[in-house]
Amino acid sequence: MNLTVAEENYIKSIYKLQDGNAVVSTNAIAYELDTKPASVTDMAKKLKEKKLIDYEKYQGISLTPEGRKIALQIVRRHRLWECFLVDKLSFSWDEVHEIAEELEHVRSEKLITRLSNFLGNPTTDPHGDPIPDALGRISKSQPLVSLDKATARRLEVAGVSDQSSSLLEFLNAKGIRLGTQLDIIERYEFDNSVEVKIRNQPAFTLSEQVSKNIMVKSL
Amino acid sequence: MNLTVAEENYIKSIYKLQDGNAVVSTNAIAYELDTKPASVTDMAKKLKEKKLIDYEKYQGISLTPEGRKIALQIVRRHRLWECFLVDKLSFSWDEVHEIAEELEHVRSEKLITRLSNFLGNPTTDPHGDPIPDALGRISKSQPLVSLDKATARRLEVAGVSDQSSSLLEFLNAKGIRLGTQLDIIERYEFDNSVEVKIRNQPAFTLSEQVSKNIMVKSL
DNA sequence: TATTTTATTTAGATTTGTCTAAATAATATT
DNA sequence: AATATTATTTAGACAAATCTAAATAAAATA
Ligand SMILES: [Mn+2]
Ligand SMILES: [Mn+2]
Ligand SMILES: [Mn+2]
Ligand SMILES: [Mn+2]
Repeated sequence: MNLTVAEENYIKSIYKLQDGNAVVSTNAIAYELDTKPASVTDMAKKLKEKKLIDYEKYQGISLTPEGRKIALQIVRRHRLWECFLVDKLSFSWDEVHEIAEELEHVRSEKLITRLSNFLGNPTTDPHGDPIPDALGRISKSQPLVSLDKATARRLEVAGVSDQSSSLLEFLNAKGIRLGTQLDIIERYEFDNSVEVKIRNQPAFTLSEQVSKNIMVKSL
Repeated sequence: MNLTVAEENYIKSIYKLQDGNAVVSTNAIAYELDTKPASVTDMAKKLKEKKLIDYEKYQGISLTPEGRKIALQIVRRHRLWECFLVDKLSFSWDEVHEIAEELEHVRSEKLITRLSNFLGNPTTDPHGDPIPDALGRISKSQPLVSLDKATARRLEVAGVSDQSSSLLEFLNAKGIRLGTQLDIIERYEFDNSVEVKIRNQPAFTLSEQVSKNIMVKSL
């Protein structure tokens, strides 16, 4: 199966949007890929032809098992490169997504196997997302909760659900990164903001928009 | 100047073929890129439009200073990635060219600066070719001679002029790599073959075709 | 249910990169 | 110099990926 970069990007987007086994809409894909719905329809026909998606007019799109397999390979490459950039080239977590977006399309089984090895076969990327193994298996960790819904008092940051540079830069500035331990000081009902504290530092407040995108596990 | 992958590959080929300031022929580029002369003519018009090459119908092609600058950046990226693959991921020198051929198109100044740093700012790639620095400057080492023309008795392998996997695999099998020291035992006029010896190993014979592609310096 | 709004698809173009076949120019050979 | 050969360009076509504008289907609302 020899896919173009465009086809790979579509497959990856569909995988990302298709939470569980739901069907994905034309518009959602267009928005995700910053393209037009008409283009998505065109591509849908091609990917159906290649048996990577199930698609019937007006019925939405979902990956076939083969399509999912390919999606997992792309995600694996993307996340391994992100690890490389952060761990080996000292990039910060808000800088790596765009570059990995290109590196992920270099297809060489051997390259990825060796890269993974070189990195010590990591199982999560710099944003806390799991890295599929060579067979596409994802180790499911304990399910994470977003900070705005967490109940425990002491939490550890385990991921971010929005990976835009702007959020990551903001978290950088506040000293929040993967593994950071947070104590909940107070929750304000009025705007759903939350006051938190990092060990030995003054407390500060996070808006609902931010806390919604911080995934935590209790300690 | 935002170039497509295809445009970058043309620029790089022209740079490679344009030894010194000679003009490059349509056919030579087509052969190098495994495409058709008609396609080269088409692309020549586009690259001329972008002021990256000088081109007049039937008069051959040459890079403008701007084109050369870009070519050197691509060559830099290509060779740095080759170093990465060999030094960090333990690829052998005959496996890296194809992968680097793709990696070279990931454009990020910061990525390349950091990669170079991570590798210790190497100045030659795994095939002995010089790596341009960030400003496109190539450190010119002592000029190399091909093994079939060398005069000294003791030589050191400093490069290969043909980087096909088949040659490199052959050299691997014979125990010849960069830095290998060779003693010339005998040259046979009949077929221009040459008998050589690596320290502590039985002598063996190299055909003219092979010795032409091994670049050496005398010790 | 009829109507309005939203989502999706189709029709028709455009850009990029490629090709084959035919035409033309340049070069080499008699 | 005439002819043959080789190199290069042009003409016309095609596939991939995109777009806009218009048509149609589905969903939401009145
Ligand atoms: Mn990412
Ligand atoms: Mn991508
Ligand atoms: Mn190479
Ligand atoms: Mn390339």
